[in-house]
Amino acid sequence: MYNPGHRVQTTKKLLRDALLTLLNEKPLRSITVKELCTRAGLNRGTFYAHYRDVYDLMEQIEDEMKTAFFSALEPVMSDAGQLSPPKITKKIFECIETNADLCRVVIGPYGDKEFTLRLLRESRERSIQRCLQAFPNADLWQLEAYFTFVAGGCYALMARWIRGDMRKSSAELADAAEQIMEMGIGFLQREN
Amino acid sequence: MYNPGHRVQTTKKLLRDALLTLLNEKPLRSITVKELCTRAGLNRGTFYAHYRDVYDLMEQIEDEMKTAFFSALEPVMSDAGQLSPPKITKKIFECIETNADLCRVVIGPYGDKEFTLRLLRESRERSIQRCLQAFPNADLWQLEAYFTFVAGGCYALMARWIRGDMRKSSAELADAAEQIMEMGIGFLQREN
DNA sequence: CAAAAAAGTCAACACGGTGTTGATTTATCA
DNA sequence: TGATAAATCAACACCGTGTTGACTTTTTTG
Repeated sequence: MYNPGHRVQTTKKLLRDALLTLLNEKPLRSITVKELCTRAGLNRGTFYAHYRDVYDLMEQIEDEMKTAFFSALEPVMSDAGQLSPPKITKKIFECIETNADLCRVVIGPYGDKEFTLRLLRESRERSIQRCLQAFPNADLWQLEAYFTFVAGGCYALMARWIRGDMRKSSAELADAAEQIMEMGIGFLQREN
Repeated sequence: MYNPGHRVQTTKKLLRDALLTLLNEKPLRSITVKELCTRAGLNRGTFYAHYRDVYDLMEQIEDEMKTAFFSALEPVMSDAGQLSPPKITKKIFECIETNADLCRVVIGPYGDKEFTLRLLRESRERSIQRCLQAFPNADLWQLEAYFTFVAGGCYALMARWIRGDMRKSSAELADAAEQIMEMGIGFLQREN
């Protein structure tokens, strides 16, 4: 009959790009469908053929990003035998660095909070699963507390980095995160 | 002439309470001024006499909360000589616990992201200042990294706690946070 | 207490974005 | 080329917005 024609894909990409551009100028809440379509050079009716509203579009963009993020990480997660936290951390920060433009939008103050929460939850759960495979009799509550804390910490560090000047390299950041996770405040007494 | 009469304060409180109630049902973005005023039993014109829009109201609520939060902490910050991190952490978690209803709204998925960021930034800066007083020649970048991480971690832990069942006491949470901050992953090997 | 000032009520207004419709044109596939 | 999907366009009613001016109620002050 009809193959998922790539005309609709072009249209969607136009809308996606237009939204990400607009998000550099104003918060999501003050972006209208009308404005978005003008920017994308599309008819307003076309928008409603694909999305319910601006938030629906944003949600779909985020879902794509989440998928891309975790699939970029997949090789590293399986590759390095079962446990090599430092490499994973480095890879994550690299992934953020290469997609800095996108991340700046979603992580920034105008980005959606629920997306952040979903991302953190998924990261935490994956880490816990990995850890449980290595130490099956670990205390579950402790694991939850630790990885909740640590995921939140990494996120805060990344967010500040990506919203700041990014003078440090992703490897340096990953190093710092890794050491804080491992030795806590002992991180402050290290040599640099 | 005229004292900042407490009639306006009553009105503001009505609006404030109505908004917080509505925030338990739907995200801020889909709360209208009309709806808000109906809930508060006020005329719509009255709203505009005090606030620009719903976001303006929310911002003011958050500012009040931030002030309340830090002023509740002030005695602890100055009291305990110069350094007693465990006590401070405990006090913070207590503060969250007693204001759980409010915190659930702001910290929750419908809460404003910028508020979280402002709160974290302020916490981080205060901690760094305190630390610099004790160790004036510490590495500034390391301090920033550590306290960014740690503030984000505490926040994530609190958020999960407050949005979950809160089965643990605030003291237990503070304990866990304190230990993770101090010894990192060593936290997982402790006895409970 | 009474006059003055401030705060809240109410109705009405133009404005703009929303979401949907049906008819038409344009692009894509087989 | 013919059939079908996709995008365009104009038009529509709907609803929340933000502001106005005249009026009523509350609060403060002398």
